[in-house]
Amino acid sequence: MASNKYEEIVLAAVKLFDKKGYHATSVQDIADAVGLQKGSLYHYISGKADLLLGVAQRAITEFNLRMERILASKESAQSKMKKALEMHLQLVTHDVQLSTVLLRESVALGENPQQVIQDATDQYLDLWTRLIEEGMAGGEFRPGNARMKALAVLGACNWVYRWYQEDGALTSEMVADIYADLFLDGIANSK
Amino acid sequence: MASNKYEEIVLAAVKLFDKKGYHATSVQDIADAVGLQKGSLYHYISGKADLLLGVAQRAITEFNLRMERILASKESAQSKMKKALEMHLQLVTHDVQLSTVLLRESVALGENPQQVIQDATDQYLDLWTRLIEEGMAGGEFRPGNARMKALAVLGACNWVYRWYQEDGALTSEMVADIYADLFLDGIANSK
Amino acid sequence: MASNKYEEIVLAAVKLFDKKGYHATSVQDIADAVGLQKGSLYHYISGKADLLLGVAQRAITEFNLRMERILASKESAQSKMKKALEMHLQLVTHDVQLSTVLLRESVALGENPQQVIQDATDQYLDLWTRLIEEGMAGGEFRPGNARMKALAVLGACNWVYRWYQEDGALTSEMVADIYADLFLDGIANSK
Amino acid sequence: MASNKYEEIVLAAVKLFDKKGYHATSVQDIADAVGLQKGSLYHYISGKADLLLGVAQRAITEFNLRMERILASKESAQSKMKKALEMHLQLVTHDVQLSTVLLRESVALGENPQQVIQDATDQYLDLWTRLIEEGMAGGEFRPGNARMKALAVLGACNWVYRWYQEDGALTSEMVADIYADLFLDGIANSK
DNA sequence: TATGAATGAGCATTCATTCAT
DNA sequence: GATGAATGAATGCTCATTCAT
Repeated sequence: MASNKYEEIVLAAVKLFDKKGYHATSVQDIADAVGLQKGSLYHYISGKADLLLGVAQRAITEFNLRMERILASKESAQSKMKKALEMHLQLVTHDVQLSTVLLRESVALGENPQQVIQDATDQYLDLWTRLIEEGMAGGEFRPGNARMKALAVLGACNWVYRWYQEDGALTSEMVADIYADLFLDGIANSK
Repeated sequence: MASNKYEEIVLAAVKLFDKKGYHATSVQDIADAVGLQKGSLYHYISGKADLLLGVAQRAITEFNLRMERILASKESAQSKMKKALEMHLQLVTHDVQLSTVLLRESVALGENPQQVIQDATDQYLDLWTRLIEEGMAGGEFRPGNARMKALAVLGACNWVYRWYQEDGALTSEMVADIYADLFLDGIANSK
Repeated sequence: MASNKYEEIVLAAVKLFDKKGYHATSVQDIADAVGLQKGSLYHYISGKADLLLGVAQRAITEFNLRMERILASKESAQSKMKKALEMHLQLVTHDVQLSTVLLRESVALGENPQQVIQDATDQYLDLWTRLIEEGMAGGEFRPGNARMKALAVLGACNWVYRWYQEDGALTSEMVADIYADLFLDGIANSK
Repeated sequence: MASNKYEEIVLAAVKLFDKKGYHATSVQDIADAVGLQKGSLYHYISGKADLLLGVAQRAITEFNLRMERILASKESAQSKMKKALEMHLQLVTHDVQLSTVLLRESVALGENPQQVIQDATDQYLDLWTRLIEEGMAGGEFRPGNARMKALAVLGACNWVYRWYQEDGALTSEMVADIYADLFLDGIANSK
């Protein structure tokens, strides 16, 4: 099992990557944050890039896991959609730092490692698409391009890391409520 | 005024920043791309960061300008919303590279320059919020938190740079149509 | 505390600064001189300028320390003057390189660091002025502008770094004897 | 005859070299100061180093010229000594900037050009040595090492550029008086 | 004369990584 | 495990100088 020290390092890295960005964060910074020498860090990590990759992977995996659970449940599509929004926004807002790193810094990884993240992300998009497709198939949702609607929803949700304040007045549930209302019923007053 | 060479440099920079990211792009890379020596670049730019700042500013300014024009027009809120979506998505998809740089790399700027971009971005959000508020006031839109609905719409639209393929089958108009439908009337089959 | 390597670097820097001047000496030169890579130097120094500052400070501090000791002694003003001349010239001639750097390169430091050196130098001038003032007060020295006489003496002594040959026939004692004779009794044959 | 523009350039260079030091002064700085483009400067000068060399040469030549005139005059050695001190100090204080450059920046020249200055300087020292030797031969001055006494006097006088304030209360005549008194009769109260 | 674009070598500094102890 | 010295490549940037126009 991963040692405590490793967890400490990952945590420190996430915090720093969030605040300063991946590139602006030096290995020295991370070492300072955990009270180790730069060289000692390499007993736990194999490199700065791998640290980022690990961080990103750990984040996206959680998203996929939870989404699969929601999809597997026996509820209405509308209900699943609300749950999925709540889940996604909860993860995003619960660890804005982690989300920031995941959503912003993936370019920093070379092409190959980035693909790993991309694949997991694509899988996540698939799950959302399936949710919407099922809703359409069941008549709960209006027909249309499910994939693109999923992209719109995910885009809106991912953007949250840009403005959400962990210590602000808004909880993730409140955001989820508003977003669910918006995405399910639209802005317009259809009367 | 702006010389051809400067434009060439900015273009090359945008392309490179998009592909490799701001940090992974060296001044040397840019110089190579325009066929100049590294040092010669500094006749045109005052530094790598300023290049990014300039690029970002030029992009966000265009968004604000167009949004103001739409807001000033005499049309229904629904119509304005559609126009705004078209405009935004057209800009984003027309120069995905530029958008990528704007939306992804602003952290790379120091705090002060970043603020400049942030301010312009905030102003843009204000314009969208106003559009929605006016729709609510006029009874065209259902009441609610206009600012957060604006954030959702913008998030969805900005995310497009992540998946849009300039040479793909989808035009920005098609995306705008689908997004307008989604945001105005929602996913659900309200029947 | 100070490691051997650091001393080695300082020594090499002094030698190079003396020979080629501060600006004409590159960090590479210093690295070559101590057999390290350029980058490795930064384990020991925090920058080229600080190296110079450190060198200068170390030099001027020694001057002040010794001068204070002489002033504190219970001897005639004439005797103190001779001792001070011997001391100053011994330091200057013993490490002409160090003196050269101190006396020639302080402009190279920015304004603030330069001030540190200037302050220490001013203090040294004060000590000399006091020596002469005490001589005047005691009737040993003819009355006059003590500060300016101190400036003349110091100017003459500092100039020595310009012509003194460490491997020449002249010892610092010989120079001190001649200078003491000159400054105490003058050139003129007062009969 | 040297054009006005050239004089302007030299003047600007001296001023800048004095204030910021030779190395810290860029050709751009000089160009800015005279309102020309960097490239245009090279119609008048052949390089930055030559500019310094010219400046230095022009300065030292004046010293030599005046000293020869004094030596040729028919006066007592004491009187010549006073006149020489007045002359030297007047030149030094009249254009402290020029003196600073001459006395501080000669290292900046490569070895060969520096030699030119060194030769002129050596010649100047010879003239002073001759003055003192003649005083000794005539019995006006106490016997001793004339060259070293000249070095002491010159050192004291040259040092003046380090502390003299062009806009201060002290005139060069006042300094010359005090220095003449000091060098001729010494500090000590010979009773 | 004057310009200003272009050069190309040079510079101080940073940094992820390695490795002997 | 931990250290910290050492690496060496890379980076952004400066600058004196050249030269076609």
